[in-house]
Amino acid sequence: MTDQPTRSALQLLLAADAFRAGLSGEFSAIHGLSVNEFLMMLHLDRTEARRLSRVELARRMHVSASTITRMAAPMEKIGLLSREADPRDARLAFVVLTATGQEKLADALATFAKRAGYVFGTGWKEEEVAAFADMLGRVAPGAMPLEG
Amino acid sequence: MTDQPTRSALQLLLAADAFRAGLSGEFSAIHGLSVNEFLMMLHLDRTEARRLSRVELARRMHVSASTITRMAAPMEKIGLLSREADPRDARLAFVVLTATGQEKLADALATFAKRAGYVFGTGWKEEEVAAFADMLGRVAPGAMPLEG
DNA sequence: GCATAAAGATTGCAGATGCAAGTGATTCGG
DNA sequence: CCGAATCACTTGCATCTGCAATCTTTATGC
Repeated sequence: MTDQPTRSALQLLLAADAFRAGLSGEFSAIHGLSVNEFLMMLHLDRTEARRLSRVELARRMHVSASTITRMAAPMEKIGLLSREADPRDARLAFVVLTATGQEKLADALATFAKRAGYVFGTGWKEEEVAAFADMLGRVAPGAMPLEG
Repeated sequence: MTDQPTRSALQLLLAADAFRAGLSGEFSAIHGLSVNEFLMMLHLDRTEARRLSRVELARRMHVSASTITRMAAPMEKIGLLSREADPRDARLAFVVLTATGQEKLADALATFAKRAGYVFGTGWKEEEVAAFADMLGRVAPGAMPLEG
């Protein structure tokens, strides 16, 4: 009744929802961050200059540009992000990860790693986890430039 | 800097976001359904009696009970779901998938399968897709009783 | 049995998000 | 060059969602 690709795609959504749900509570309790705010900082951190234009950030996060505008505002207020203009193109307003933001991200990444370790730590062989990440990378090509 | 479990978990979120984003547009355009409405019907369909209490549905979908209440209301109005009481326990209000809902779900599943096939159809060996689904199942144990 | 605790569901309120419209800046065609 | 189209961003409005409070019903302790 259900073919294998369908099952895999379904499991992908369900597994991600489950993981995200657990993460969400912990993030807001420990760091006062939403998962999307965490991902936003992560995207910025994994760029050469720790900055991205709003539309590019929206594209990478699969959200609308207005969401970026509204997400960034309070994060700028508390110093996690800053806003910077492009000298060549006055339309652009870069979102920049500050040093404070980098620290916050590092803290959040530690929490994230703990949860990831809990999920993939028991019952998974090392090469299985690697193969799994590789397959996920094929599902969303170019989703994130996971540096070495 | 980033360990393998962390990478895998990160890729899981990113891949699911990407897949869900593509699916979301197609679902609302073709079927007038949100991804969550689709998943709600799917969860109901994969139960013995095509019904679930609101709290149980909330637990399986990782959303709050109030979200279930508010999601179900308009879907009942258009005949996709119906509401049923438990004769033993007057507190329970089951959400039931109607015949109309089953048809709608079948249509949506076809769209879903098309997208899943697009993602996993090219460059994936059959046993790879199966292994992938199996690993995802380990990430979210018991997330969905994917019937045979 | 009865008072209390607990569970299921709904509702008020606040926050998050998308779409469409609006503003200002840049690019393009003639 | 100049007007039109395009682009980046923001804002108004509607929708979705969660949390906390509330109501009703059931379970528990004495």
